[in-house]
Amino acid sequence: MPTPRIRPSGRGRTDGPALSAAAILDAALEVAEREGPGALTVRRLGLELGVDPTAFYRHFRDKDELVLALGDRIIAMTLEKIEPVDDWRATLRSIAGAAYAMNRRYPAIASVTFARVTGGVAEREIVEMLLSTIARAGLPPAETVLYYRAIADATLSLTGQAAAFENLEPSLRAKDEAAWSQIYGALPEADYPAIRAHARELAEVRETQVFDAVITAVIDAIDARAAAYRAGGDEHD
Amino acid sequence: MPTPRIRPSGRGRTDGPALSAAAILDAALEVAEREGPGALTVRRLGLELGVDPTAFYRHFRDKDELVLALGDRIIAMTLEKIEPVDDWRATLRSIAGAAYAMNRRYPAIASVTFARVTGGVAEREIVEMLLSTIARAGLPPAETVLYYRAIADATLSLTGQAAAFENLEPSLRAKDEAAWSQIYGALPEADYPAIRAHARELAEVRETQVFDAVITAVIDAIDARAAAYRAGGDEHD
DNA sequence: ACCTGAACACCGTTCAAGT
DNA sequence: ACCTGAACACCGTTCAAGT
Repeated sequence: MPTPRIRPSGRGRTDGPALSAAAILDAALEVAEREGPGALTVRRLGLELGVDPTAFYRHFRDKDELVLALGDRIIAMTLEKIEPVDDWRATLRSIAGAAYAMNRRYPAIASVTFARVTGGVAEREIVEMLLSTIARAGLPPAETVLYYRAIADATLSLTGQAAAFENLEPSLRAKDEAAWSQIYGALPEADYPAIRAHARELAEVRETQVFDAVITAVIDAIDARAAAYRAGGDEHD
Repeated sequence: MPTPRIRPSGRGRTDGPALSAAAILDAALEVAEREGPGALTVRRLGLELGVDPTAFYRHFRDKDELVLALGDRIIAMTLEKIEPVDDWRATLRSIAGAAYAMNRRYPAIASVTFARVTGGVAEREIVEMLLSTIARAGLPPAETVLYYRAIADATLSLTGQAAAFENLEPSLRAKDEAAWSQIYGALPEADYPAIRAHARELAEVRETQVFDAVITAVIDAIDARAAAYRAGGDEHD
């Protein structure tokens, strides 16, 4: 059970501010991972840090600013996990995989940042890395950007979807999870032949397999376009 | 300006219940499209229908039940727009495109249902349609299901992402939108050469192009796998 | 049988007041 | 300069009371 950090009562003004943006970020990241999105409230953060809830507003303009800063922290942690290699395909896989893993570790944050631009330094770095990696495939600028967005948006949106699901109340999540066997496994074969023919497989696919399939499809698409350009730049499929 | 429907004051008991689940769904769909996610509250629905807010609970167990019913309504409207054709690729495109368009029309609902299983009749029908369409490509059951999920999750998650973005307060949306030209267009070329080399293209890509690129990539992946199986069922790349 | 309205336990945020 | 605490305008939901 977490005890709120009580600062020493003898603290004088020489100790500096009781609170800092960095301390709030640390607490927010920890409480979000530990207790989910319901705990990521301004009031709860105050409790966690042993200060009045509204002290928060001296360090962030509003909750959105906090959320974007947290999003950039997640990207920063993602960058630490990436292993750039010679092969651009393997590098793309590493970036997408690292982002997927980190966002799933912090679903409470991922579910609110997956449709946002953080504007932070980590975001700039990962965008630069993705763009320069895709550029190595040899596509013209417009297509490099199109497939950068395809990889980035597919990664962010699929992890956002997984995160939103994980953030559900346990009872709702269990209900949705059971639907594939409960509802879809019991449908009349006359009306739903394809569903019945695939009932077992439907209940068994894993979210990560789906993610891999989509990312692989996009990487293969880049490969195919690059091959077409190598065969002759005027071949627009 | 919408006037709340005031029922005639002379209404007697022969008129039946003042409220019905269908009337609530109609009002919710309309208010969600017209005014966005901030308006999709139990209190607001009561106002819109001219009844006490809590009358809602006589027709739905909780707000989640309403949200799932709305999600199924969107799927039902999507089904009406789909044109099944001979070519399974074109049919998949039609389904994905119709779902994308309908979810973007109701971002307030899409942003909360994109990670859910509605369990409704429309959902079953669209799952059956997708599965039977992909099965026509000639993949074994496990891969049919894998690519069904790839198409379905890519469609839902990308529209969920777009919906979440559209649901932002106008000021936040404008800030995020401007980031590509404001922040990413002004980064030092020494540190961010790839971003600077693609600045214009980054500001110009459209969300629908990205969606098309991802869906096309997945359909091409199905095609490639099907071709491999036609060439000899034992070829697992 | 159905609707009402007070109430509960929450949110994010503002602002005057304290030290 | 920084933190506090009352207050405002909201949420979803419960429950006893009305008709």
